[in-house]
Amino acid sequence: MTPDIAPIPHLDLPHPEPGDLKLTQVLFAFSDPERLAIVRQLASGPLDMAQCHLSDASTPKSTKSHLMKVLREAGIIRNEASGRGRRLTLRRQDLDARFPGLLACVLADTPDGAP
Amino acid sequence: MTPDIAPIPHLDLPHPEPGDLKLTQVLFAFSDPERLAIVRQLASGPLDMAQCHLSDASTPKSTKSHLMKVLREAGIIRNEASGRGRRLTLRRQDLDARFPGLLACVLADTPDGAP
DNA sequence: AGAAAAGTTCGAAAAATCTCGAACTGTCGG
DNA sequence: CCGACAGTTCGAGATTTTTCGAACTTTTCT
Repeated sequence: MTPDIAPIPHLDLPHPEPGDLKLTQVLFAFSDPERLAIVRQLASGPLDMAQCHLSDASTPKSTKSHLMKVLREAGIIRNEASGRGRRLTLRRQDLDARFPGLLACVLADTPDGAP
Repeated sequence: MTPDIAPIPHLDLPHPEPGDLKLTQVLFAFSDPERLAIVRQLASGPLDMAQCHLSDASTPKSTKSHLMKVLREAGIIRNEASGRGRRLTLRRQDLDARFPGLLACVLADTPDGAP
């Protein structure tokens, strides 16, 4: 017999509404070097997850997925299905609208201790 | 007999140099609502620690001290002995010099979800 | 001097995060 | 259809933060 409940595809993950972003949550998400590096990569434009590299290439997928989850739940990135993979997009407008200047000055800082 | 080692006064705590502030560490320190509230109070000017209130007035001193420690070690506030207490100062210039605009947009956000 | 006020530090317990493997769901190529 | 890809989710263990009391130091008041 046909199952009475849908398989619940686990694609299209939840994203917070633009107005619901919380400053402390966003700051926390930015406060990790690995996540900040991801944000910097996305600053140049959307990227397929597979093209988005971590500092350590041998990091398990589940860990990478978790980093993305923190960024997504904070409202910093959008994560949507795209073909067999996922497309990551920086939510620049939503961030700028809610916290003007924040993204700019976070991106402005030099990744390491450069001159 | 006189002790041969000095008592090592535990006043004048260590503060990072202006140039040594780390973005991720600063963001992390800002990412807690209680610490952010402290920063907002200090935005109006230096305050004696005793006049700097937490959301819950019954919080133990040691907890309050720890919150200040995180802010101090990130380079966000200065904590110096003053009389029998401690004077807290927002390191506005050092922050602005190292991360232009960051403090401004963090302070600009409304504490709660205000209109 | 003695006691109270104001904080810091230390250590331990509690809570939140992170990491990673295993299992699972979809998509694409043969 | 079947197997390789690409990622998410779950749970357990490891690591990091937070919380709080107790002990201690310095300053001020009487």
